[in-house]
Amino acid sequence: MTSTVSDDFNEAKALTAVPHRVLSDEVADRLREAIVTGRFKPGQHLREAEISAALQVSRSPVRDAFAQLGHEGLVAIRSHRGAIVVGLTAQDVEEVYTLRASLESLAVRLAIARATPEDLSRLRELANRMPEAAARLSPREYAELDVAFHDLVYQAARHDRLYACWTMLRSHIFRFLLTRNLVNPDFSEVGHREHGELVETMAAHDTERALEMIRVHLEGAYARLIKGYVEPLDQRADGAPRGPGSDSRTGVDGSGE
Amino acid sequence: MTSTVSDDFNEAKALTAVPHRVLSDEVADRLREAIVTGRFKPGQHLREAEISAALQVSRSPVRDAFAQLGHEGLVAIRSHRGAIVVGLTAQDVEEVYTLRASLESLAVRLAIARATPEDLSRLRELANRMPEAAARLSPREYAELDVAFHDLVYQAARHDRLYACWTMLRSHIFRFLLTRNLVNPDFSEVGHREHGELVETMAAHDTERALEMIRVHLEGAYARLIKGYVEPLDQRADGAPRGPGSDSRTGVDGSGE
DNA sequence: GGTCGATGGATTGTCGACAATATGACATCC
DNA sequence: GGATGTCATATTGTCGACAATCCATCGACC
Repeated sequence: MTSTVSDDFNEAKALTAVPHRVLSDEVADRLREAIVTGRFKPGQHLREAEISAALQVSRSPVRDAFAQLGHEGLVAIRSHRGAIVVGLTAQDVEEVYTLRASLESLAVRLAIARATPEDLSRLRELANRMPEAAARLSPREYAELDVAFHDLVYQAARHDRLYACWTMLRSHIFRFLLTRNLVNPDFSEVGHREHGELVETMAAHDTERALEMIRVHLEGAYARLIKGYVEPLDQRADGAPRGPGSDSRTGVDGSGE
Repeated sequence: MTSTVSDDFNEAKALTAVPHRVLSDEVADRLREAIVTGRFKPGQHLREAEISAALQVSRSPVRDAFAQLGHEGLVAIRSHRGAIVVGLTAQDVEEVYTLRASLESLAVRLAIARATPEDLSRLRELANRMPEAAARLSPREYAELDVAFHDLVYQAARHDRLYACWTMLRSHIFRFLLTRNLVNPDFSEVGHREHGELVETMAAHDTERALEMIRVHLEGAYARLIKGYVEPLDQRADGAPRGPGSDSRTGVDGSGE
């Protein structure tokens, strides 16, 4: 166990790469936390100097963190005008869920073809923890489990760019779930049962049925969200009604030359 | 409400917002240009100091530009190790096109429902310019027209987050097209005819048929790409074979506190 | 009276210097 | 001889100061 031990570990993928965290990652986490939990209200203007003073870091990591959150869609960044927490309008919910339906169909299809036995057992474990979670855990932990399950599906798809797209949606979905669970305490949604069935359908390589299941699952989640959401949406802070159109997108207007 | 002249202009959408460009945008453009045209080879290590000296700007905008390109997927950013130009492996082509098929189906479906007459006429104009372009224009201009057409489709879908996903693909597709057109000079692909037909099908609100057309169109593009691409792929500079998995993705692990 | 132009204050964009970190080569030990 | 520990070097991450820009307010003018 001296010569080839490291090789065994590496090739067996038993170890996962350690994440290199820098200050901007830490700052981004705190800000994301504050946004999804609602401590930072939609419409609120985040000032670099304020945040950097509160967190006792320089403005540079704060700036980088803003950029990260901007790419996740949690804040809108406008030139020379800073970052503004984006809202949770019904249109946002619709955008996120129409896109998610497209992405997750692809993810399920790929995951069926590529998921390893380890992937499947991890998925089963999470699915099994959801029912007890619905009864015993906090709204937050329940939302975390839900998002973690779907995150595993995307990971099992082994498609880096697809996963990057999912990253843009994940924080929003977590925010949606959390807000709904907090507003509507009987959040024992029927959804968690569908997770377990989905795993088994995927394990059985029944692509057709799995696609139909994920479609129904997401449609249901969307419907539940909209139902409990039409009212609590309008708790924004000041009058910043979601900037005009797609102005919020930072100037990523691509290879236009 | 205040019924003034400017409201009329805004509501008619006759004017498009002027893009606020800062230095990092400019730097990102130059770097993207160098990457897609192949002046920066896959595997090449981009040093902040080098670029900032060459462009005579500070390291800050260069750093921001790296982040932008990282989100577009043109470079891989690793902690304390800088940016590396990503490769054009067959797997990359496959990833981009499987994802694109998913996204563009949604885009076409939405565009059929939401496209304005102005959108359609702009699409027609671009589609009409492609045949002559195939004969008279440079490979680059032809690739630009192709990308611009599909970009308009995504814009017509009026879906900010979908458009953001497309942004992650666009540069890659442009790079693919350009490389193929340069390697294979008789690039008068049959694709441009399909653009015109797609527009009319969309204008006729024939969703079913339009979806089938875009599927066939993209499959054809993918096939042509792979055929002319299996060889010229391996022109990378040094041995940096596409970093391990998704290490480049920053730790946006949802809500871990 | 309403529109247009100037000014002040606040906030972001950019810069150059310093500190922290990863990497590869070298020497050392078993 | 092979593996391990140490160190120098190159490169990125962070910082604080300055410059450029935007927004709101106020005053002048038609």
